[in-house]
Amino acid sequence: MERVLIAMSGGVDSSVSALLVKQAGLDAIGVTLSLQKNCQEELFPGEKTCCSVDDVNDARRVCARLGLPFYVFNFQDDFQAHVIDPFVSAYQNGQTPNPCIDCNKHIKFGKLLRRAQEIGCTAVATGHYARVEQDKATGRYLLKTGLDPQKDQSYMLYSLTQEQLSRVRFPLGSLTKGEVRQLAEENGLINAHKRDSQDICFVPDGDYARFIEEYTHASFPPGDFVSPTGQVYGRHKGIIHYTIGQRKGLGISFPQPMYVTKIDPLSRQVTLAPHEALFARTVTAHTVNLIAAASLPTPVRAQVKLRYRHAPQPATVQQTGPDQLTVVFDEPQRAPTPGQALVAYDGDIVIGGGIIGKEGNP
RNA sequence: UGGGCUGUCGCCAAGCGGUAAGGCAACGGACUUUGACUCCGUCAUCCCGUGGGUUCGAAUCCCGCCAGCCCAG
Repeated sequence: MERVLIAMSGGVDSSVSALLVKQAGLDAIGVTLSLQKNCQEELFPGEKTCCSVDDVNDARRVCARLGLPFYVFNFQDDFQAHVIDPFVSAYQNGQTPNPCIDCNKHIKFGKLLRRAQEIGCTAVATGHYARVEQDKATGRYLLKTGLDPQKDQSYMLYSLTQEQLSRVRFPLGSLTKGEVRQLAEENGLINAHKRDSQDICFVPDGDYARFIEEYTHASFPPGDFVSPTGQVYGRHKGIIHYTIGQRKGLGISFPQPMYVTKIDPLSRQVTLAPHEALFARTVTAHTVNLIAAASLPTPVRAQVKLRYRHAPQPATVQQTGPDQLTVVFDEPQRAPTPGQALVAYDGDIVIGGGIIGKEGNP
């Protein structure tokens, strides 16, 4: 019988995931990851981090109700090395990271999956809204969107390899959020009505710039707001406070709304321009992972997302190197942002994705 | 010091005698398993540089003063 390790955050989704694994009659154990050091609680007193004591207890109680063994794994060092440190570095380099993607790649489906196998589990189940299917023709494992369009999280999973996909279970892939909550309620799970998580889990108050400053014990010096031609508009608070496409929080007024269009970590210049200046048709990606095929010998038509909450846009995707993609959108897209992920779809199938690189407009 | 112009929310800016538009910024909320974007709401209670005057009634007209800008010299 398949033995499954269920990664449980303490939230409804992973709890229902555990419920479904249990109901399928599989041999299962529940595990919550301890990802943050104690200092986090000092940094955010009163705030609930994603692996707070409360959350761990919720996961523990769900497991107790389901009759599953429950463990807590301490992955703090790995989380810091593979998620937090790269997150901080990216901002220091003027980029905008997506830590959830790194966490999936290195922690949940990296370290945790390996650990699961070490203790005799053949698979890891999570509460992600996505589906995995094996392509009968090619034998490849396909990553597909979750059936609930409002909750689909396939974007966050584009970096999974064939090996990882073969050992991943997403019991919620064909359910809607409403159905999940209903299942939780029907089965008496204590977190049936628990609020969805949001924000970066290790920055629960959303003030990631402050987090970076306190985490690094460094200060990030102010610089100039400039026009695309280099005219100085004023001073900014330090480049880690900004991201491409940002409008709010600039603290500087113009006749029209102005947006960040470029961040130069060396000169510390943050370029501001009107909305129209944000659009680009061509975007490139590095650190590419392809799922639906091992490579793309010829350009393919696809629908591409530039950010998690972005309606897929028609585009042509070309592999320009073993690790690189160039995407040309049919219509110019708003604010492609270096550091964010680009994910290409063929309908509900994830073709692959990568990290958006630095370049200017088309 | 002569001549001209200007002074309305943190910034820009409508208003031209009838009881203070709008934009930017800011703040609050919604949305959201990343950052953004977006959306909704709040934002000049007597006060429209200031002191008088005219008028039923003025930010809007008149006078003085103050401040800033431009031109002169």
